[in-house]
Amino acid sequence: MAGRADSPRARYRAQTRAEIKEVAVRQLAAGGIEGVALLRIAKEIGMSGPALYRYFASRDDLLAELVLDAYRGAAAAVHAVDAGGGGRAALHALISAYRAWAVERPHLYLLIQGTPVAGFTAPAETVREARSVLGPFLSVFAQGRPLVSVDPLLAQMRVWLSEEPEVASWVEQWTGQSAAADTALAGAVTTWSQMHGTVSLEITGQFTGMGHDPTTLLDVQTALLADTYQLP
Amino acid sequence: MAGRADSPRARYRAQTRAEIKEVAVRQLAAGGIEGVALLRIAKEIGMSGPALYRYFASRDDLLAELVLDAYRGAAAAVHAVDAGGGGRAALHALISAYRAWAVERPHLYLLIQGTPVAGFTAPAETVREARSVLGPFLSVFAQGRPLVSVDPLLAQMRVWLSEEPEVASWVEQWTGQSAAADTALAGAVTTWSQMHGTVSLEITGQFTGMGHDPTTLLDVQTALLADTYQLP
DNA sequence: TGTACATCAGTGAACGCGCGTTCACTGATGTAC
DNA sequence: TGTACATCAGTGAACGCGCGTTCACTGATGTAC
Repeated sequence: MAGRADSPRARYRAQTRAEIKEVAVRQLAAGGIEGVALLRIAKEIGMSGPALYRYFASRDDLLAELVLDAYRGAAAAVHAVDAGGGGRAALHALISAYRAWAVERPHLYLLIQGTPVAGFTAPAETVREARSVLGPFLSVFAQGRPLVSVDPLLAQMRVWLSEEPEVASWVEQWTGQSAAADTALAGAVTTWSQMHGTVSLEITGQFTGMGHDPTTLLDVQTALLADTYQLP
Repeated sequence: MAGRADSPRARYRAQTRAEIKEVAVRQLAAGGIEGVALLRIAKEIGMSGPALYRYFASRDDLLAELVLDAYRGAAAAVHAVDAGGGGRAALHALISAYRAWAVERPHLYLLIQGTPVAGFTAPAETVREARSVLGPFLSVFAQGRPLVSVDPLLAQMRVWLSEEPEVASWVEQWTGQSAAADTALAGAVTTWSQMHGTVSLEITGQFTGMGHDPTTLLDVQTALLADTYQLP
């Protein structure tokens, strides 16, 4: 590779890589994953096909990077929320930010949360990024006092926490030591599942012609989640 | 086509069609939608490629029929539930049946509820089939008395019902005239969204390594839904 | 500052692949009188 | 019951397409002395 990390050549290289990914994302938006084709990317950029192999080892390599970028984007969107106040308002803000990120780039959302691509295994790093999205939700639910109906879920969370110290320490980072890790985890997972349900149905167009604003459904669910965990 | 609807030729024809679809579904399970290839189907059946065009006008035609079959299957699974008693037990039975159908054939679930295929528009009939899945849920929630938090959603459902008489009459079929159509609709849509969230995360493997049984999450959500709508 | 070499970006030709679909055809199965 | 014709199922060859990837190469840009 280039000698210096900041040499003109390295800069140009980074720029070209970015341009390739940009075009790839555009193709993803237009034709789904199968619509991402190296030869067409090259043509659009004004290069010959094989030139791309200077920047990505293979098509799968390029896709893997798009996946990682998407996870990072989603995490950044959620982390950018000012949830300092905590409680119901914070939960609402976090959920809204998540939905907004997804609705504005549905192709990226479907890339990471939609139908898995056959024969394509995500790199290990994505697992950590995927988890990262849920972090801020842990803080919010750490303040919760869940209704008894949630008990079975809490029990499972405790098992999980005891079996996976890595998860436990991740939760602790977001909740602080004294807080109830099981409650935080249960709330975050439940929220994730509900957000995903509503957002993905909206994005795949299954609510069209159903005459209801998906935001209303999400807001009602948010309120009920806050009630269930008795958030301040 | 064949002269008599029940002639030997017609019977053989139906059988071959079924075999083609069977193989297509197997390919769908193995390699996703892009893994369904007419030439490979033909080879597996022992026919030449062009022979398939006696049975399906095109690949898209075949896919459209798989989609329709999948919707019908999901609807049948839900309709097969004995929900006569109504109430919480019925809700739980319906949700469990939905999940069971999906988990047993994830490729079919993703075919109808996953990432939409680019350039492929589902036939109009599928909309009716998709709606049909929710029917039994309408009956259950018609008995509900939702908490005030649900009010915004109820308001939207009333708008929808007033604007789309076809929807209104469909709801009426499942709830009877006197029942609260808005409550029934709100409950069914919310349930759908939550089921889809949990089931699709489970099916796409996003719960693996999270050490919690997806059934527990779904059961807890079911209980909370029942509470929210104060089901008997 | 100038020269010799190494590294890099990019090209053009070519590879093999599997795909959906069309076409003219052959032979078997049904139907009408 | 037998004959003449229509309908159907299926074949083999061929079409054009776009794809990912490899290879030997040229020329430009950097680096070392």
